[in-house]
Amino acid sequence: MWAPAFTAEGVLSQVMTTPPTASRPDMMAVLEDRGYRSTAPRRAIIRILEGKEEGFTAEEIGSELPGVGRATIFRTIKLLMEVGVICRLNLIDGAPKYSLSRIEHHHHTVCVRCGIVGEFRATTVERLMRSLGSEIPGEIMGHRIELYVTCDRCVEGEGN
Amino acid sequence: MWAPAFTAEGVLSQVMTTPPTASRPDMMAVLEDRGYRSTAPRRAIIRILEGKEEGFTAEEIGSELPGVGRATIFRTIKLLMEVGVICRLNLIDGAPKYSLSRIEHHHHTVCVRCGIVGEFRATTVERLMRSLGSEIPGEIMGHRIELYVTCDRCVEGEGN
DNA sequence: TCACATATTGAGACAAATTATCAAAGGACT
DNA sequence: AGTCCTTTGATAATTTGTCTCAATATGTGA
Repeated sequence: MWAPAFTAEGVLSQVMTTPPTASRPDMMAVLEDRGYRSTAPRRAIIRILEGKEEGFTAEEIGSELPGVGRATIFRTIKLLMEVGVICRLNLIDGAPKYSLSRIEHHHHTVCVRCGIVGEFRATTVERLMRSLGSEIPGEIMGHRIELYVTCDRCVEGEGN
Repeated sequence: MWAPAFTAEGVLSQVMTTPPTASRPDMMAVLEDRGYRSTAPRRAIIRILEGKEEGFTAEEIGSELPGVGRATIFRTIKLLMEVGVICRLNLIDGAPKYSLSRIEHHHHTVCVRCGIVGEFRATTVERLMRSLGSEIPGEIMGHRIELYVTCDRCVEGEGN
């Protein structure tokens, strides 16, 4: 996984992808640390989220929790985004989806066929940002990268 | 503007930024070339767009053209995106905005203070994608990069 | 220049994704 | 338990588009 950063062929990145089994932060604890209360609806939403491998929609969460108000679903999603444990994806078609953040600073891969979401972090990305910083007017405050891919599973099932 | 790609310090990119004065494609001509008709509403919308330095919203365009139907605003924006002369921005807060495309394949810088939109293209970005391609499962179909910056003008007026 | 086939428009209904309001209920802390 | 402040649910309202369809405007060939 760790390759030299420079080779005759060009720049190789130190890419780290997150396996689906990677440990996740205790979302409720993160909220409590920020002074937010541990309520039944929040815990319920978080419990659902913990089982999610792929990106999810607010609608989807809502339908799994009929007892919880729609507004609360959106409020909680927003809250979790603010504290950084989930993030909004930008799908090509603009469909709003969210995904868990398992590694702090990361970027997403989204399969253009099945929609499965992956995360990666690469030292080359950060190096790129630093080098762009000197070329671009202004001060870089943040960045976002989305890779649109066809995932392995979809490549294999190509003939359909 | 063209720097060697590798130095002792690391990777320097061949960055190209688009100055605000860069020539823009004749948007109406682009549409006509694709077989779309030159209509009064389309020309009006395009005339408004031509003056835009910052990202704009559909709403904003609509309010500057009370005579043009809302559906037409959205239809024309969609059309201009399809032919590639404008593109949708992904702001940090998710607010939907659009911006003119002045160079073909490019990425955006968006000032987090004043919202002014810049474009850049960098060979390092493309090289990055190629190198990520070998590390990431699946096949990369496309990518999108957004840099959130504080622009020079806003950095200078810091004390406010 | 006229006529015609077709593309385009505007109005307004419809849809999806959020956000705002506000009274009622629920936590945290004493 | 009491109090204070947060959070919730129901629902209305907003935002951002898309769809339908009759009326109108364009481009083109005669």
